[in-house]
Amino acid sequence: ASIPLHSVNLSLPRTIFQLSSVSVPASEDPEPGWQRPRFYSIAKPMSIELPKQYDPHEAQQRWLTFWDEHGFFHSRPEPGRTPYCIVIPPPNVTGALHMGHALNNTLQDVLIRWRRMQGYNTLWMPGTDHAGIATQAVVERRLRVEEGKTRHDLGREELVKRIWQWKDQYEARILRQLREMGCSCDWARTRFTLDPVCARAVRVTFFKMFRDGLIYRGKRLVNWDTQLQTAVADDEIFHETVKGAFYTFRYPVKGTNEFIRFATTRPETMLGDTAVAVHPDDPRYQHLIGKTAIIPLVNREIPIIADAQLVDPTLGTGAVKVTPAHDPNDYQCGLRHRLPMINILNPDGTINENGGPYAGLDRYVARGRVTEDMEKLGLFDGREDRDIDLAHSDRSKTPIEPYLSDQWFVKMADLAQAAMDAVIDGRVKFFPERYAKTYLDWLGEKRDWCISRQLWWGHRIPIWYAYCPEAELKRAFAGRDDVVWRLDEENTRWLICALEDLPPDALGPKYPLEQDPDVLDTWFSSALWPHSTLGWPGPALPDQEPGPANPDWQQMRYYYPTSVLVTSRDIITLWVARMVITGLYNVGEVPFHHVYIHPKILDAFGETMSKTKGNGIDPLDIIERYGADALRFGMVHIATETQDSRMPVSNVCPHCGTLVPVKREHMYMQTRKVTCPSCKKPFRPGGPWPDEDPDLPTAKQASERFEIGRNFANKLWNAARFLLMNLEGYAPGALRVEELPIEDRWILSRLATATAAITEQLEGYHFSDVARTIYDFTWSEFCDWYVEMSKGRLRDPAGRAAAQRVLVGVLDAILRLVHPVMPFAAESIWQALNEAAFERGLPVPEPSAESVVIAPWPAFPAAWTDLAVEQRIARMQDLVRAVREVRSRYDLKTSVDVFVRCGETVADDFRALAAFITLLAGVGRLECGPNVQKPPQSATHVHPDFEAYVSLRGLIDVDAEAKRLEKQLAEKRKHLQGAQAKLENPNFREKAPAEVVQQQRDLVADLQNQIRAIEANLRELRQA
RNA sequence: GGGCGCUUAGCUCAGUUGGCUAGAGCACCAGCUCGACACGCUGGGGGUCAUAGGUUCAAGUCCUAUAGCGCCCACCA
Repeated sequence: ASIPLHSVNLSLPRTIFQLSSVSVPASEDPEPGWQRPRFYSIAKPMSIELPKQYDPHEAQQRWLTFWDEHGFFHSRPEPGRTPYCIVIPPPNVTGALHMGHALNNTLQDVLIRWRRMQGYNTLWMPGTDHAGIATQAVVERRLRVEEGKTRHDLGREELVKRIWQWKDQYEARILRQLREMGCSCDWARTRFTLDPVCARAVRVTFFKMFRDGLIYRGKRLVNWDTQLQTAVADDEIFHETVKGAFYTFRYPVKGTNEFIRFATTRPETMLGDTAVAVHPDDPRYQHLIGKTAIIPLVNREIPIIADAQLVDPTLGTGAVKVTPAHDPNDYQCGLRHRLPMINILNPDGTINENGGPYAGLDRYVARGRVTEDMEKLGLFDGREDRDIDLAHSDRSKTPIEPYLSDQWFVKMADLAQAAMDAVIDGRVKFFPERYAKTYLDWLGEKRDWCISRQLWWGHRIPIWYAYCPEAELKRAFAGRDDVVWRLDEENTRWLICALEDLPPDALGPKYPLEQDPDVLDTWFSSALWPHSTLGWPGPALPDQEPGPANPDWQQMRYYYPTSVLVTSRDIITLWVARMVITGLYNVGEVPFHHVYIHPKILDAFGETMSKTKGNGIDPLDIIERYGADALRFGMVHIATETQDSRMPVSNVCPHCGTLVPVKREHMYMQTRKVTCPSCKKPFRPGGPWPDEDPDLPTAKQASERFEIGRNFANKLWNAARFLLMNLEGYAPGALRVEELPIEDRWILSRLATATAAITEQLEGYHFSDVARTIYDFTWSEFCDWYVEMSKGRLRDPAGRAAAQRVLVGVLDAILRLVHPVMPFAAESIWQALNEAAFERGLPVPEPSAESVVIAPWPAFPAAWTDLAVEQRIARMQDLVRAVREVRSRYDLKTSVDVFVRCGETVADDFRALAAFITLLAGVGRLECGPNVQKPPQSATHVHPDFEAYVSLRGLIDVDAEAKRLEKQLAEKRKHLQGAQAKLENPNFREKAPAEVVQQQRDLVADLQNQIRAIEANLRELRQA
């Protein structure tokens, strides 16, 4: 078999491709979708030429296919190899991915690609989340907007069908986005939180918890969304200040002439009052405690109670009406005092039959009516306008009503403690560490977790209700260990939990079963993600240890616990904590060893990006404009320890391409139309528009933050291009580092240092440093200095061979180092290098891996780091920069003569590097040594190790030169003054470490010498 | 109200355990098409490190307070 040429084609001229022989071992791999890596050997070295600019799109297309075909991303358990596993935080299928996802997934891919190169058996598990309420709300909104229908018009089955269609569309889009970003996920394993494998895990977990008494049903106060008619979680609400009022009323106190005054923002809740509370120590109300008040509108008698927790005597009147069914604090108070709880609302927000004459009215209408009626009774003491911070539903944007309803809960006390212990004893470590506090604080509250949602989209609660004698259950489910039952709180109804769905007639026609209509909180299935995606629990029942015969269990045992979870801080409580809980509960082990929390991306105004605000960017826009490598580099560059990062966004004018910065008023879909300041044509700003606009073209978005990555990819490309143009005659061969010339030892020293640093930075999740280190080494050291120095050597037959080997070897290392961050650019160059220099590497060349994806991660001997050599090159760089500065100042186009007065050792060094100095600084004659004299008209540069004179015969501007020297002199004197003052301080000499004091002494001596030298030069200049 | 961060050049950010004259990219100014790269090269200008105290021989770095910004949690009869 042979690989067709086009699969490794590089869009280079055909003729330069001379693949000699290509062979693929016969594949007997049984697993579908997996292909054994292919091997081929490569042709003879020759110089080849790349296009002038890196074309990211071509690279993306080519290498995505190439990687897929080779199955590099697929992982299977291999007992001899250490696994490295990450499960993706599954994106919601509510919509497309945004920048936060781009960041999150880039960082995961960097880790996965790096560890893969290190030889780990890496698995990155991809997938998406059904995102219960969020997805249903999106689809319901569309239904309302486009068809004017509610979910009830459609019915449960039809709505769920519609949501599945939505899911299919967005899941595909999300997976495409991930793929185009270069994420090296094991795509064959892609999961969805509602697919059968995950559903099985949910069912088994629920069953276990119910059986263990950890799941219960009870009446609790929840956040009720009256539009979606469901409970929503605390984290699904937001607070918004609205105009409201503070109403003051009086209730008569029974058997007295007294009244008790109180204030409320929600007068209609008087219908549900079951007490009035005062502070037990409040002298104003001592005599009323224990008496009875009357609610006139419904003629209910309610007690006046003392409650120190509910009442703050310094606020308002000091007396509080208590509505346990419609206020969280009152609810707690109601529990403490065993008050009745009267629910006055229907699910749609109208008053129910408990509201007597007000039944059927909307709650806001009732509010007015109640107030009027109280006024008629003379019990209304006025209202005061006030801004009220009101809870709203995230999904429907309507005000939340606290509402008493039946819900399912998980008891958290023991589960939470186990999860806390795992972090306290270090089985799970947070990076940065401080986030452990968020986790521990939240779990420490041990609040029971409400897991039921009155929705249609999600995992149905596996509970069936029946009214019957228990004997019926025992008979019907005899011998079955997959069905358990318990009586509800009122002891009237059986709650039956089953691993498999029960038919309605399971108990016979006399006792029909009815399944709970609710679904589970979406986080219930997300909480199982690390083990459910790996196949837990397999076909076995929870009590049976599955054993070696179960392949799913074997697989889970291999990859679980996973290595690291990469996520953002806002779901530490919602998700991270719950994964630890269920992991410990189901598997008995933590789900991951590390949790890395990355920063958030903000817009230009410091606000988080969100779809609602419309300040987000589609990663595909960035990929289209700058390339996937640039997107990834930008993301890695941004990922610092502490700091959220601002990302100013621009709209790209669809007519003329001008970048128009996004302003505040463009957000929240407020501005439908923007006029381009350059071409004056209108367009619609890019963003979260729900539909197309046929008349107005929509702008793509851009951000200059990605230019750095695009430029870097191009720089790397061109460095490679230069090399490939100069590889004629390249012959691989071993190098003895200690025998190499100084410039080679320098770049190898720098390379060894950079490589070690990057490895360490990756280990510590210091992503931003990784980007910086690889960028600086590649650009400022390799390209700016080493490549420039190599130009002379490549022309010199004596030096050419070694220079080629070192250049190729260093570039090879750079490609490996950069690959986790910029895989497409790295692969493009890697493949080109494979054509021209298949055997390469330092110090001993080896045949190259067929892809940089599987090339070994580099590591170099610590002995290569040579600080003395680095110092010598740094001195040369100082000399070169000094000469360049003079040339630039005098605008010199021709070469200059340079005279350097220095010690013999330094002079030897400069002589050895003379070729580079003349090349890099444009020097004609270079003289150095202790006896070198300053030429009459020259510019001076004073350095601790030398004095350099640039001859300016006939060109010198004496005044300007003197002025410059004086400025320098002033700076040095000021610095000297500071340094001397420090040294003269006896406390400093005594208390500071000896080496610091010595450093200071050396500095003073240096400065004094330099000042003397500058003074001397100034004198000479003036005399001349 | 509680907690966690942040405030360094016009902009976006680095700055390890306190220790030589605080760095980068972009933007700005000047010059460069010289055979890798104008998505480039060379040189340059630009900062009272939010403010006020304190600790220390020494503070951008540690402590306290203040102001502003962001996020999380709780709460507002």
